[in-house]
Amino acid sequence: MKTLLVLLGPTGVGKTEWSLRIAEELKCPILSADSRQIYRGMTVGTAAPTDEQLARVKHYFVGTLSPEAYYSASEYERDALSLLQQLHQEHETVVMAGGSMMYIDAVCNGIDDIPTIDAKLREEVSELYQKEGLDAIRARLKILDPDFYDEVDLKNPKRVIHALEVCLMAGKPYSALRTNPEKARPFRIVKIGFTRPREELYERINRRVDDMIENGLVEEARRFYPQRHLNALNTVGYKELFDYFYGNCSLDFAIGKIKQHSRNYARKQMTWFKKDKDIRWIDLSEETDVEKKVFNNLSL
RNA sequence: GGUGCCAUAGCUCAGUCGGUAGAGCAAAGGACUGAAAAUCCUUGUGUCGCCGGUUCGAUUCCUGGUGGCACGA
Repeated sequence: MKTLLVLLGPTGVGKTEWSLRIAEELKCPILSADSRQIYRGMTVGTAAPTDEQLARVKHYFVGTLSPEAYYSASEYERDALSLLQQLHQEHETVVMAGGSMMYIDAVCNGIDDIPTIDAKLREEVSELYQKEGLDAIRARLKILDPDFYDEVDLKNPKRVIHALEVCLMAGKPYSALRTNPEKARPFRIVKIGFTRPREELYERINRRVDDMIENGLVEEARRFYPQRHLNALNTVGYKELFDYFYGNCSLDFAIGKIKQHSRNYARKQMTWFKKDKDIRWIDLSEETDVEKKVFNNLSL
């Protein structure tokens, strides 16, 4: 049976190396499920697989997009599914590895069919928000989609703005499009979660940030400084250094913030993953028989 | 040594004209359907530095010593 083996976990847990070993044994490619490693040039700051690692196993969705490009979980769902259809012709099992919760979710469960917001509309709504504030957005949403207005987190600008954009774009209420249909996939999905004790994970994250600095993160970030307003660069490891470049803080302070925000991100990922009862967890701090544990789950 | 100031949450500090205390940051928990490494929400009991005294009651006032800072020489 064709299988998608999803290897997930918080940032810094050790996904990359273990995914490589597993994919090597399975002789299959890896689909990266990482919303930032997909961008070109952001290799150090996102701890993307190195050239050496990329040479070991064929990867997809690593460093393939311009940071200027628009991309989303929906695009990823579409691209990954079509690629999987191809790859499954030659491989019984394909590995998907990453920590972007929503990307993984989009591929495993699908997301609703919603029109893509064109740039012009996005700009108009953004301008309205700048000029008249969130209240103005809320007021319009309340008229166009009272149902969603009642359930949305009204304090979260992104949610409210997006809902309004969709209403305007689709010409119908956002809530009417949020049908959450059961999307069957033509392959089996096995989800393995890598984890470690909190303290150990945090130590690894701190150490990895120091390594990134040593590997030239400051220089990498400096190259992107002119593009700092792009969503792709609204990323832990870059935005803190942009503050430093701008003169808002010292380098040491920025590095400390990168560590802190990376830890926060790892915690947030765990909060999301905890809800998913399909995930079989493997504690990497034990580091014994990891492959065996993974393959056991595969043969169930 | 003398004089003055300070000692309260993990950190920086506020406050209680005597009725056992609260902000920011950190931290933790949570939400999440097309920007998701994004965005947003919730959570503050701590020997109020120590020993005594006054008081019905002291973190608050007083004595003493401890530690820190400043002045001074």
